[in-house]
Amino acid sequence: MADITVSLPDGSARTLAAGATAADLAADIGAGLARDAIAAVVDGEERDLVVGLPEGATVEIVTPGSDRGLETLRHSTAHVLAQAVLGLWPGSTFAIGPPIENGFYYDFELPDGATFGPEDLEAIDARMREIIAADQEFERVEATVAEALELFAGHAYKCEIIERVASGEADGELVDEADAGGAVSYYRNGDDFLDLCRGPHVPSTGRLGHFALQKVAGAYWRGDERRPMLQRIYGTAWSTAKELKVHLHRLAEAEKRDHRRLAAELDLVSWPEALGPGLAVWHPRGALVRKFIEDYSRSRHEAGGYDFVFSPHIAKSVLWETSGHLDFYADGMYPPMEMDGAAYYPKPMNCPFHVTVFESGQRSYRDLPKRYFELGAVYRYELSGAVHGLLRSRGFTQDDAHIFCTREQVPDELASLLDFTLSVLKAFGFEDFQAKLSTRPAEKSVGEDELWELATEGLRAALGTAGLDFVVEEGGGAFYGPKIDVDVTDAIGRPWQLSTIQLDFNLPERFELEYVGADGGRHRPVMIHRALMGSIERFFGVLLEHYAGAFPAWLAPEQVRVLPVADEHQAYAEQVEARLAAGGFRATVDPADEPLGKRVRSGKTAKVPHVLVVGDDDVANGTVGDNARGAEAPERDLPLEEFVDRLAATVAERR
RNA sequence: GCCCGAGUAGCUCAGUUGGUCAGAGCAGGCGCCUUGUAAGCGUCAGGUCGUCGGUUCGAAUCCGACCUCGGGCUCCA
Repeated sequence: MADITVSLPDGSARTLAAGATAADLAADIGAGLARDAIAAVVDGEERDLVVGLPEGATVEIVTPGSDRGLETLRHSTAHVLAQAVLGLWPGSTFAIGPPIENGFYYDFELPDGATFGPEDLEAIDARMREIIAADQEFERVEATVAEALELFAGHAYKCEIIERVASGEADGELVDEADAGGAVSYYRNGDDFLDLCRGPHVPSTGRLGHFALQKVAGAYWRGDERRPMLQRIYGTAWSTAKELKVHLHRLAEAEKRDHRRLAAELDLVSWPEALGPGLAVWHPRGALVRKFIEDYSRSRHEAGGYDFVFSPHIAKSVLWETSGHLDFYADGMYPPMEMDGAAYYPKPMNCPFHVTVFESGQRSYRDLPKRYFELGAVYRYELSGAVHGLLRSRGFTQDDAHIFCTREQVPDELASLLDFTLSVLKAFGFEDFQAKLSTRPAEKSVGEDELWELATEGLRAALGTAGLDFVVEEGGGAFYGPKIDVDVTDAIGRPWQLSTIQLDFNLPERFELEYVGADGGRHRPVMIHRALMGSIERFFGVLLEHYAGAFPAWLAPEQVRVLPVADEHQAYAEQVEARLAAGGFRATVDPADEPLGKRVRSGKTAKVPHVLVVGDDDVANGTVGDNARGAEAPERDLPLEEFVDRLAATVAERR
């Protein structure tokens, strides 16, 4: 038999005996790779290691260290989860079990509507480890649709998947389970456990094991609330024990940063039951931080060429009919209040009001762009199950602006707007950004082709100028215009979508907005919606988690806490406090009615940036002992004026 | 909205085969201690055990409904 030659990702070639498999190739390259290999990519297609290689193929060996390898590992772990559950619950059936970010899930339906409890997870975990210890081989089998339907008879969800594949309707999410086309594949392992699956899988269950089952949740079959609710088990899986441990540690850290927990501990915000879900009250310390955020936002907008406007919280239905919100957004709106024969709706958005400001007078091209800014409180009827602290509430305040400009001004306006956006976000300590450009939807949309083109290219150019990484979501724009969304990455690597810059070709039409051009004729302006922080409440919540409650000095509600060592130092402590207050700083004195250690601890726990201790030496020399937040040891004998200068510099630099 | 889970003092929690089971720590008040760097000592007060109804001689404990919260599904800022 003739040899075959395959090429590797680095461009090199290898000659192997005819009939060689991907596993043979891995072994030929090296023993280490042979040990690590779990799958292969042959001519761009993910395959099992046991697949025979065709002559001339390009082959990449997949190891658990790569993203693709991890996906395979997680998918196979999900498969073992299903094997365990179906073994432990006779009569149960299963739906889909894909890999997801950091892990996997699998959806089940138990007999008689039974559900999983925490103790069940332990039993399943134990059974999974038995299967893994048995090191069962995964065997791929190809079948016709008819054969597959017979094999999976009694598993209605699997049959539904097979039928969808057969009819060619398979979409992205189903491709995980089976190939589009006439045939399907399934995998067999252990005691004849079968699961419909496109593959690939790791060679055997012994390759798995660094996983943890995490939680049980309800999930609708195919995400459709009209279809049955399945029992979903979530898990996480990694290629090494260390990675698993690091991930679990990261989750614990994230929980410690939970803004709802921090909001309570630091006395910032609460959600009294009497108000209703998704409605918060701001306590003095939280309100102070919020004020600094808003003050900064206002000052930047003032300097950035924005006009400030204000609008009421409610308006008659006619406004929302004209804007189209009652047609397209009614589900998200609070119900109307009837008064004097009219229906008044709480506003879910500020845009129609800003439009009315624009149309309150005749506009010349010389006036444009008009930029109207408002910290506008809006109310949206979020589903009760979706409400989540400050991150998803029913009442929130947008740092909202609407820009009206000529179409010629669009490119420049977008470029400066994106620059402005990033500059403001950076001031709050965010450094990593990721953008998404959403283009014209394939379905119905409004606006001329030429306008879409101009705006989309304007957005793309702005992203290029800003040097921002971005992905394009083709067809992801709203029907009324393209947009850019900007995510920030927080201190522990989580992305948060904050900013949005959105073109709108619809509202100017609906309100028949016009300006007078240089030619004396009437023209329709282009409208841009934009929010930088998105929602002040949400932004505050994100900041709280980003800083783990330790706000930088410029935002901290209490910047300095002065601790007299004993009563006799109280007067000096008050002098220090007064000096700081005179410098515009927020300082308090914690009198000596508790031991010093206790008070230091309290100050640290409250995450005050500077806890100052003053005793005999300080009274004599006009100094302080500074316990800076995060510092290893206190700095003693620091002249008060030097401390003040340093603090002033820190605040000025917004650190 | 739907599914699952949870709700005991301001906070974190203990207490369930139904019968002194209404408790602890922290926080708070009061008193003592006067402190040099992450929890000093004592003492007092606080809860109709989410709400309403049911089962029972008896319910924090069992059942039902509702409310709120959490995790998901869906949608988004």
